[in-house]
Amino acid sequence: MSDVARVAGVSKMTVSRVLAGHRVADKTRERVRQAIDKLGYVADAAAGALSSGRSEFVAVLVPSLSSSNFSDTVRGLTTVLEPHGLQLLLGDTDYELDREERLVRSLLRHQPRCIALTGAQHTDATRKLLERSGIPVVEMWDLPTNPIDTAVGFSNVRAARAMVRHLAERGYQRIGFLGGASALDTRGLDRLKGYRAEIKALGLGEPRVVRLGDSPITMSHGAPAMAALLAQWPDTDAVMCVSDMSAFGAIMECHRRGLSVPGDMAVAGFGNFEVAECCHPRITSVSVDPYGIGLRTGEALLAALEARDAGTEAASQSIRIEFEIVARESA
Amino acid sequence: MSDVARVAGVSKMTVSRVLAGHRVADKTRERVRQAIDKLGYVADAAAGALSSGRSEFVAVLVPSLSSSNFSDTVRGLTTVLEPHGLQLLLGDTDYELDREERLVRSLLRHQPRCIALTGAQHTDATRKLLERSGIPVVEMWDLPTNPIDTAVGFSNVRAARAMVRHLAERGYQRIGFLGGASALDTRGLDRLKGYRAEIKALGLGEPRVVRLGDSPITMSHGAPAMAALLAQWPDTDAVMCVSDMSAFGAIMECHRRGLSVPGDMAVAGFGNFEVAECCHPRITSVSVDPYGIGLRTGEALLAALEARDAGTEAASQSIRIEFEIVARESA
DNA sequence: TTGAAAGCGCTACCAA
DNA sequence: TTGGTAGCGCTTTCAA
Repeated sequence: MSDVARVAGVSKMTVSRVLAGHRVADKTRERVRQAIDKLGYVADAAAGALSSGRSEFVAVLVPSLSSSNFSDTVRGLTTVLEPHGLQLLLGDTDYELDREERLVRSLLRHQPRCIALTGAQHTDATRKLLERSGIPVVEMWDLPTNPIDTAVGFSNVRAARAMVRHLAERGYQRIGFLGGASALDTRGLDRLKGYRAEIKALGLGEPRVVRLGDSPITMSHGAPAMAALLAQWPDTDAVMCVSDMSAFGAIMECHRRGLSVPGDMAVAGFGNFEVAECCHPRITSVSVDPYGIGLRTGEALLAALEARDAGTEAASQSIRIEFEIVARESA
Repeated sequence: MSDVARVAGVSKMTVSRVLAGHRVADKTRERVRQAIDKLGYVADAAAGALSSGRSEFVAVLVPSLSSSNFSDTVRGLTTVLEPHGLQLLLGDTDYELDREERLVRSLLRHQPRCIALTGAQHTDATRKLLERSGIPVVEMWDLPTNPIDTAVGFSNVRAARAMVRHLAERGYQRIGFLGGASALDTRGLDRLKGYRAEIKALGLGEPRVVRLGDSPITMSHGAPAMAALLAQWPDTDAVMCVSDMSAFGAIMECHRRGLSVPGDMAVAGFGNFEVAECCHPRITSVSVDPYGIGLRTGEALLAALEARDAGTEAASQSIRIEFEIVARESA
C-alpha cells in the first residue's frame, strides 16, 4: 500500500479510502486507481481485518456438500451474502458432532462476523464456543426447542407425519419406512420419529422400519433397503423413504422384481429432489425448499449484523419454512 | 493472548509457542493449556497470518457446487488438505469467466497459500492476477495446452471420442449427441468436439447435435433434448449425452414414448454418476474419478508448498487422470 | 479533502 | 527453555 501511495503521490490513508469507497476527490481517486493497476496491488484482507476488528467472513457448516440439499442451501446463502462483500467459510461436518466442534473451533479463529450451522444437536463444547463467540448464530434445517440464537427450518417430525397421512388417505394400510442407519443424522431420525408417531396415531399396526446405510443417503441405499423390507414384511403396500434418493433406488428395485409402482407398491420420498420429477413414475415427495432455507438464513444473518451495527440487539427468532406434500404418480 | 499469558504466568511468546506446538516444557505447556481453557481463548488467525506472512487458506474455484462432480472434487481436496491445517476458501464461478475473475481477485486478498481452479480457460486478467500472485496454481478437470502452472485432469475430447468408438463397435451407426447450450462450459464443449471428430473419423455421416440448457446439465435437460433429437433425426439409433444426468432424463423420455433402451435407442452418459449404476437400465458411461482429481490436486498443491518451503521451485507438471468406458446395459 | 501517528494480535528474531 | 522487541499491512482517530 505504501508503494501505491508513493506512485500516486498521496498518503497510505488516501489509498485506503479509495479502496473502501470513502469520499476522495475524483482526481486523486483516479491517480490512486492507476497506481493500483500499474502495480497489480491486491489489498491484504488479513491486515484489514486485524486493524478494523471485523472480518468479511461468514462461517457455514453443513453435514455434507455432496447432498444437493445442502449445496442448494449454500447457494442460497451465497446469493444473499456475496453482494454484501461477505465471503463464505465452508465446513463439512460429515454428520459428526465431534467434527463439527473441531470445525467451529477452527473457523472461529478467523473471527467470522456470524455463523450458520445445520441442525439443532451440538456438543456442549460447541454450544459454549458459540455462545462465547458473541456473534450471531443461525441453526438451519430444524426448529430446535432450545435454539442457541436464531433458527431457520421446519419440523421434520411433522413433515414425515404429513406424508404418512397422505399415504393413509390414499388407502394404503401397511406402510413401511426406509431410513439410514446413522444415529447422527438427526433430521433423518426425526422423520423416522414422525413416521412412528403417525402410524401409531392412525392405528396402522406395528411400524415396519428398515434402517440401512450411512448418511447422506444416496440412490444406492434404496434397492437393498427395499429388498430387506420385502423380506421381512412381504405384504407391505406402501413405503415412505427418508429421501427421494433412496425412494428412487427402491422404485428401481421394484421394477427389477416386476412390481409395479404404485400398483403393487407405492413409494414416497422426501426432499423433492430433481430425480423425483424426472424419473418414471414421478415420485411423490415432501418439498422443503433448501435454497429458501439458505436465503432466509442469509437474510437473518444480515439483519442481525445490521442490528449490531446500529447498537440494537436483534431479537433471536425461529423462522418456519413451509413444507408441502407434492403428490405425483408413485404414491 | 496477553490475558492467557498473565493467567498462566508466562510471556505471550510462550503462549504462542504452545499454540504452534513448538517445544515448551511440559509443565509450562500444561499451565498455558489450563489458562486457555479457563478463558475460552481462541487465537486470531488473521493476526497470525499477518505476522507470519502465511495464511492457512487454499483458494478453490469450481463452476458449481450443486454438481456432484465438483463437490466430489472438493471432498478430495478437503481430505488431503485438512490434515495439514489448511482451510478451503471456496468459490462458485457459475461457469462464468468474469465471475471467476472477480472471485480470484477477492480470494487473493486473503493471501491463500495456493489456488486450484477448474478448467483451462480464463480471462487475461485472471491469468495475470494468478501469475503475479506468485503462489502455486493448479488447473483441474482439463489438460491445458498452455497451463498456468500445474494441471490435473484428462482430455475431455479424447474421452468423448472413446465413447463414440464404443458405440460404433457395438454396431450403432446413427449416433446423436445431447449437450448443453452454454458457450462457457468448456468441458462440455470439448466432449462435443470429441464427438464430432470421431463421427467424422469413422465416416458416420453428418453429426446429429442437440444443444439445450444451461450448465450444469441436470436430469431435467435430458427429456426435452431427446425429444428434439427424435424430431429432427427420427432414425437415430444411439445417443451420447454430455452427462449421465441428461442421459437419465433421455432414457426416461424414451420409456415414456415406449422406446426400449437400448433396443430402440442406445443411450450413453458421461461422468459415471451414481444414477448411472442405480437406474434401470443401468447407463453406459465414462468414469472420470472426480474425487481422485481432488486428491491429486491436493497432493500437487502440498508438494508445491513443501518445495517452496525447502527453497526449491517445484517443476510444474500436467498430471493425467485416467478415464474409462464403463459398459452397462443402456448402450 | 488529506495526512500522521498509533495500534490491532500475533510471530520472527535475537538475547538470556 | 523462555522473554523482550520489532513489525507484519492495514484502519481508526484526530489534526491540518
